[in-house]
Amino acid sequence: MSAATSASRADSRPGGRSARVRSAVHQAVRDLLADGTTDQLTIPLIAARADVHATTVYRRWGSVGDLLADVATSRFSGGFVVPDTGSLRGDLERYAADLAKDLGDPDTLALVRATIGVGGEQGAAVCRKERQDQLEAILERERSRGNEVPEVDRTIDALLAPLYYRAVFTDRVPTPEWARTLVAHLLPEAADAGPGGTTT
Amino acid sequence: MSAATSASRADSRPGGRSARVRSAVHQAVRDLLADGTTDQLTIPLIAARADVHATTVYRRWGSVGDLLADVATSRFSGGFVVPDTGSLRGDLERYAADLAKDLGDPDTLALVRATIGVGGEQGAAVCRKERQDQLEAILERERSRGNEVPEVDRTIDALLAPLYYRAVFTDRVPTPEWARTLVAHLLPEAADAGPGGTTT
DNA sequence: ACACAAACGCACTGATCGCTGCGATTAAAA
DNA sequence: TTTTAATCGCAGCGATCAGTGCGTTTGTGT
Repeated sequence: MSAATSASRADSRPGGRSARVRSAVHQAVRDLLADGTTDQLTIPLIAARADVHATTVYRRWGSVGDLLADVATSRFSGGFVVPDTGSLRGDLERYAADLAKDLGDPDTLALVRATIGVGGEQGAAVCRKERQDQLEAILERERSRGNEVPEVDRTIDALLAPLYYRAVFTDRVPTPEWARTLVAHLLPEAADAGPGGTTT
Repeated sequence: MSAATSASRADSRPGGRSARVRSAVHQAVRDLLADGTTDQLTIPLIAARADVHATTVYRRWGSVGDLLADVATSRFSGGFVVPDTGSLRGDLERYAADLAKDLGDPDTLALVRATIGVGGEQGAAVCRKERQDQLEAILERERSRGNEVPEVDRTIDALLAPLYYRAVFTDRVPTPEWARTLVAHLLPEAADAGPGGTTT
């Protein structure tokens, strides 16, 4: 697991041939995972699917674990806009709904499961770190407005945890509507920026 | 993935030679996972660790996925006593604390991650089905006493989801104390068997 | 235009994996 | 004790995988 060193060298040239190969390999991994290929997810197979020589994949990523971590990182970073509806409730509802829609995609789900499987704690962190940071940013922004907000851990337990659990562990698809009910349970029903919700 | 057919034939003779080989192979899988072997978790390697010929493993389980599902099933079934403290709050607190302690074990965690990784939705179901059934049993027993209980989904979101999420996705170990706070958030603080908690 | 460094493709080698007939061993039934 | 069915060990097959020098191509800086 030395993804940092090799991966950082990989995306140093965004427009060159490296980027083309990189996106082709990433797409191949996503395609194979979408087809249910999990235990036979090997480097020669990925390279063949991407019309790239296996040597290249060995040199740039080294192992399937590093490659999966790289794919997951680029998949879970960017393209996700932190909402700014003006109210904390609105922000959280929008964010939870977006995350539910994102995690509801079977292909994304397969990527998450595979990354966890071979990447262990490292891989799992890649799949949730960005989302957790964004959620903390929403809370911090609301608190900077002078309003009381739930604790970070409490928010994670009430929002992120059910979303990821339902997506990864069960066969039920997390819907945006259900995600909004999670926010309703977290925040008191009365005021929008009201107090309460703080633990203990 | 045809674990049902081959695995059911495996535990038909509980005391014979089959059982000895079975437990040896299971232990080998747990040992390898505890050592961090995830992507090289192959049948010949498992067989060598268990001092069993690879042929036997191929015949009885067929694939690593089936074997992992079998190990996870026997790991997550039995040995877990559904508490009966007399009150719903006490039962849930005890159960959440036990589950936190169980999921806090690194070896168990590695098994869960690997099973999810190669088993996909099937493997994930194996790791949570038993626990979810036990949780529903606690709720059902309380309801049969004539008391109001939270909805099953709400309870899963408030207890099971945070426990599994923190264990699998983060680097923080779920403690029994923290697990009890989840129950405090789910149930109203006033009465023990009081109403409320029911969604919408 | 030229030189230079990095990335890529090619042709290999050794090792491992998945899998299968075949005979030996075991444990339970008759 | 004899029978019998199931499980297990053994040797070996083809296929695939991980990894490595070497030459070629691509992109960039001078």
